[in-house]
Amino acid sequence: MRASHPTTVNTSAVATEDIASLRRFNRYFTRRIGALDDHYLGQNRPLGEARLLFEIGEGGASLRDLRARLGLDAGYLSRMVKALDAEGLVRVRVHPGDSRLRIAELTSAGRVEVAEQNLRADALAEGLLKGLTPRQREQLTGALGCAQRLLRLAAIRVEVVDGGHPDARACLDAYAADIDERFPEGYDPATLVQPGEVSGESGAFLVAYEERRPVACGALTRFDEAGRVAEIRHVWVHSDARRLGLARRLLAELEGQAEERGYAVVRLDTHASLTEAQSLYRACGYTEIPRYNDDAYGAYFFEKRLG
Amino acid sequence: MRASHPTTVNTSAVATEDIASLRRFNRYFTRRIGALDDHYLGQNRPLGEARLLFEIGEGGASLRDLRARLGLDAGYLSRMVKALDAEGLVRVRVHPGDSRLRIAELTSAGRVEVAEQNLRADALAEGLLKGLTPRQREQLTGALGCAQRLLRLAAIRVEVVDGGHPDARACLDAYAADIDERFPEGYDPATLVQPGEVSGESGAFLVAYEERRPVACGALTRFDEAGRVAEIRHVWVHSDARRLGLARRLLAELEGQAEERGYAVVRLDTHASLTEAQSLYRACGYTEIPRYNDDAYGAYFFEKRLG
DNA sequence: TCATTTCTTTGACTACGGTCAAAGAAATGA
DNA sequence: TCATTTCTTTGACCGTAGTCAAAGAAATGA
Repeated sequence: MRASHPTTVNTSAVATEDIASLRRFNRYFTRRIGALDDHYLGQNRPLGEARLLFEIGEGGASLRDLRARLGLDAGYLSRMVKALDAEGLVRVRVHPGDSRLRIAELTSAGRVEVAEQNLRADALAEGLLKGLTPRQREQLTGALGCAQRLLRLAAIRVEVVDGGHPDARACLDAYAADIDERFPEGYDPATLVQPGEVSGESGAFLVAYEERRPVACGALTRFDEAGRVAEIRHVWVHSDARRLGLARRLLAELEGQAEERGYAVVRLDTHASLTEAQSLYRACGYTEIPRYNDDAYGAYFFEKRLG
Repeated sequence: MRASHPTTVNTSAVATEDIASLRRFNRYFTRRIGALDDHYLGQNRPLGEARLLFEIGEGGASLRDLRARLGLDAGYLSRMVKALDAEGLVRVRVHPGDSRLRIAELTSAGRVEVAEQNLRADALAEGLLKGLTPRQREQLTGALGCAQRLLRLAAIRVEVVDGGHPDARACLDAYAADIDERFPEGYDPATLVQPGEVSGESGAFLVAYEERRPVACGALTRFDEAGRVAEIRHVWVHSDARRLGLARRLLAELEGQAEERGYAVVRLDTHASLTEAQSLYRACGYTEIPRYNDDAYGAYFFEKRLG
């Protein structure tokens, strides 16, 4: 489905210099930092177990989650947990709601070991950074932050899904909860689009996935009878995925969907309290127009001519 | 020795935010990119062998070098090379000068496999980057380049070594060869400092090491009888280690050495053709002064008051 | 020249990481 | 209710990575 529509982004060929730069960095980083880190993290504990302890963390985790997060074989994980349990670092109990599931939690001894891991890793990072001036450290932090942001963004895939799909409903629920909290007057979930409005010829629902997890969404619906004007609604980004430039990308993809469906214009409205959204729309080529509906939440109205 | 002198750089405590940022990036990067890369690089070849093939490279390498570069056990390496030889990917021959040494070289089949490795790695990087706009790719390349530059710089250790030490002489030879090429009139190596001038109370010789390899140097000698003025000479950075900010750091460390020895002023001269050097000196607080010697190579003369 | 060092090979051995299949227990859906 | 699915455990197994010690061959230094 996704490949069938010409998106407005991500179409140009990748420069060989960009590829070379990423590979160069990868070689350098994994050899110098990654290897070092792995070696010191565990100290006299196998790496797999050290990672497992870290991943169980303060709150504990179900074996199913750990398997997914670490990408481990069920048998292998089961044995490792058993070994850690025998050492008194981990305690396993049955999930209260579903007794097929098992929850692993750190004992106090386990917590101590994780704390030591953290201290070692901090010391390692500190040793690395102390060769730099404060100004240079700041630069490094900035560069790493920027790189991580872009690498995350690059890994996010936007897909067209059915409006009734569980991922779509989960996004919409999260969206409703988010803005219910932000709007002084609250938000009535009954106002959300219905699955029928965002499917087939007239509309679409987009979900952005980061490593299988839905982290953002946006809806496109028909606005006028003639099918010339579409409305963009429910553009939402999970709090974990903000500041990546994802909203801008979703907007571009929604516009692509609108064009594909023969729309000439897209509209949207936004709440008075969402000031960042307003500047985003302006930056993406939207211009303010008069109120076009009697929506109680809408305070500013925008429009963009496509093509 | 190094810890004994108060350097002008690298003394402040590392901010926890900088440590956290580095660790966050490390976690994300190794999990997402590093692991992926390792998995795809080898395809149906063990990682160790894939890395070995890559490291042997076009020019071949001695087993001793490979052992040092990859940090492998001698027996382990020997066996891997044997296995690759048996597969027809590598050919081993005796070193012409020293028949204890063995040289491993890629056969044409080996070269093909390395080329395939490279293609796969390129494809992986390309797949990663194509989720970004060209503008974002450029940003990523810039951020990774900046981070790599700073990480390299952080790993470089500057040490005081004897002027007669092989590393010192190697640096000076490389320095002489470098500027012999750059100066239109060539360079006479007889002008280089003698070991005695850069030791003890009156002078010092600094070598910067990147992972055990000397990559830069600088000398401090007494200039006047009274011991108030020192001269900085032979500041050289290996071409592989340029643009890291290393010259600036060496200069700062040399000034620290001068202060430690009770000097109040440092001087230096520079050739007309080394224009970058001149702006570096100005940026580091040096001011131009009249010619203070009859050195044929010196065209501009600088001085800095210490303390 | 002879002892020492350097470089490599070989044998023996280990731990870690990982896979696969079978089976049991609990939840789910028809 | 019964078949199916989900989740975990257990047994059996494998390849890779890596270590250690012994020994031989060549170079080096005294």
